[in-house]
Amino acid sequence: MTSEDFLLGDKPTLEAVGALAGVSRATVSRVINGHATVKPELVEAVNAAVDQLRYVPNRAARSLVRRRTQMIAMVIPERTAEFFADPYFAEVIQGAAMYASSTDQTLSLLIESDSDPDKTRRYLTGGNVDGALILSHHSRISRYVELSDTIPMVFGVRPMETPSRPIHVVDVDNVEAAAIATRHLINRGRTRIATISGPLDTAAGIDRLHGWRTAITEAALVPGPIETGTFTPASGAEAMQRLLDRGDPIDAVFAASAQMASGALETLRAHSRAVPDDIALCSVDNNYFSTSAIPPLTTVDLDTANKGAVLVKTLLRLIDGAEVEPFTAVPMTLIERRSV
Amino acid sequence: MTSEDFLLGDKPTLEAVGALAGVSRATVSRVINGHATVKPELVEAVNAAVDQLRYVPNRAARSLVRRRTQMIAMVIPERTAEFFADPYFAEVIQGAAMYASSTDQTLSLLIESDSDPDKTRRYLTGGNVDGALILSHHSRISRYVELSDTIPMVFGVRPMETPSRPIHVVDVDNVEAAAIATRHLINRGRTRIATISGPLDTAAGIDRLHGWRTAITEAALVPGPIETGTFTPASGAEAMQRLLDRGDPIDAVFAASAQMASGALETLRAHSRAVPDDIALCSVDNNYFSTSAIPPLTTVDLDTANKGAVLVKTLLRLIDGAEVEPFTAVPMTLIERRSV
DNA sequence: CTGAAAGCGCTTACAG
DNA sequence: CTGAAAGCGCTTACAG
Repeated sequence: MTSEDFLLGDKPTLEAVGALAGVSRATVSRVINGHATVKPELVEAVNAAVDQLRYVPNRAARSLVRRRTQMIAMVIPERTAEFFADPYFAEVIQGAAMYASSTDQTLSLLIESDSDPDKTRRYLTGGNVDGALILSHHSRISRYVELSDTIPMVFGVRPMETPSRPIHVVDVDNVEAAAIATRHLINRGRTRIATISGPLDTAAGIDRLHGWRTAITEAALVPGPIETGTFTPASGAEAMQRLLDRGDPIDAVFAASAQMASGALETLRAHSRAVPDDIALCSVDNNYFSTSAIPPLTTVDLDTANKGAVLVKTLLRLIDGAEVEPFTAVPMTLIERRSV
Repeated sequence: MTSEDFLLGDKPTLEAVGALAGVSRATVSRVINGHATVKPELVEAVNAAVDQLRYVPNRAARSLVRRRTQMIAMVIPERTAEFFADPYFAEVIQGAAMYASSTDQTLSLLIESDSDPDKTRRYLTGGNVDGALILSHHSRISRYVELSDTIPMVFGVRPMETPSRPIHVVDVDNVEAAAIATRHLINRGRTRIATISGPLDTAAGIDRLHGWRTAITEAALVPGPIETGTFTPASGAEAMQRLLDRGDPIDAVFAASAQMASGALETLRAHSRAVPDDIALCSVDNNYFSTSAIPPLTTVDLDTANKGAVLVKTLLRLIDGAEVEPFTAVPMTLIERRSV
């Protein structure tokens, strides 16, 4: 058998690699999986053969013997278009997919079925995946909490009520994110700071409102008025309008999302209020809403793509049976632009 | 062995189902795969056992013996956030994922790596998937064309230049879509019809411009002015402004995307031009830009989710070795709302 | 029409 | 440190 014989075969097997390298397929397998016990010269020979044959392990065979599907699911709401309209989710998915691709896990999107709500659960518990990432809206989260002891599962948002059993969540510290933004406003000398909060039936909405209040209280200032939006640009524009209608003197606004801040900016422009001169605006989220706003927004970058990666990383640890902390916070940084 | 024994085991196997049903695992396999040769009473017994044990076939084992990965990739650009900002893609993905989930194929997102452009090709040719759906931007498409004879592949857009070998594309007929919208304007008595076209380095941009011109020529009208956008709302607003600046009398505009139409609407509002009374507006795409516009847009619904499903369906036929036509057109319908 | 058996391509005790 | 062998859970010729 010459090396030509291997190059002809469509998909080389372990056997073929072993023959080329002059070892058994057991040894090839050990090298590929990094079992440190193999003699260095054999490792080299095997690696050379792998390169030469462009050997790629057969996932199915590996999966069968390891009794792992090598697949993880990302569960997202059926209303995909609305879901993706928020750049946040696209970024999480990107980060998760990119990280997964550096692994031998495949990330598959599992879209919840509104017509058959149980379908997702059946899929997850039917042995189709090794674990799942839950990005569902808050209303749906509780139904997955109980699956946590059937299949490894990591949540992208903190559930609203205390979960019925220990779960794992990866998220930014929303209280701190809002506090950082608000403190920045305070450091720049603003004293009458209003907020456009997110919806108060979401953890992010509540936490960011809380963070705003915390920073203001720390500084011994009086909290400005509060108006609530739904994280969208239009809701931000309307909330800003209501803030203005109140007539309270304000010199700054903390908006709980960049999308709402971009809407607020339009309202301010319509009322000829200069930003940041008359009113400074600071927000949370760094995406194209923050960069394309006029002026560009000073905001807290949540590094959402990184969050996606950490979600996968955490899930893989869980799948490997490691001890995982209930809450993993992802880091954030303040990005100064021209709205403050 | 009693049925309890099976219920205890975590994941029942074919063997277990066979034992319960009193047949061999070969027979169970035949029933599950619908091989018509099995005696009806055995089929029933097997199905009952499958239900009772909640048997789910092991994908890896099946995949190993069938020499199929049972997995298809959807290739999308790395700039995910921008990609998803266009609701079109989210819808395609939703449609594709939902259809795939009714199959035993898994759809995985393959995000192109900008830093290592060859990574995607290696992945696709490395036996990781049975086939691929390409949603990449036009500039990237050519690099996948040549993979078409290595791995089954279906494209979501028509390539700009004639491909170097036969490929398969699933798309709406963009010429006809634009013609339908423009004819509707004509039927309503409009005679001076301008267009905001898409970018003319995309097939959709060119084809929709072509369709607009076709409808106008058919009706023996004189084509109105043309301004080009990039499919985004902001570009639509600017194009509308240029259209107005030209000063040519126009009584209607065909916008090549709902996003651009929604931008155009803002410009018209700023100039106090009534829609549809002064200027009627008809577009292509039915998504939240069309429904939330003021007034809501009369537009051609491309049924993009269906396109996603047809993409998968077509790819599966290709994978199964069927003869597949080079171009599969997905149907569309005019939705009348209040902008015309 | 149905079953016993081989085999898909890996991993991993078990010997040596 | 390495190889022969068993086995992961299926599908499918091959007999009968």
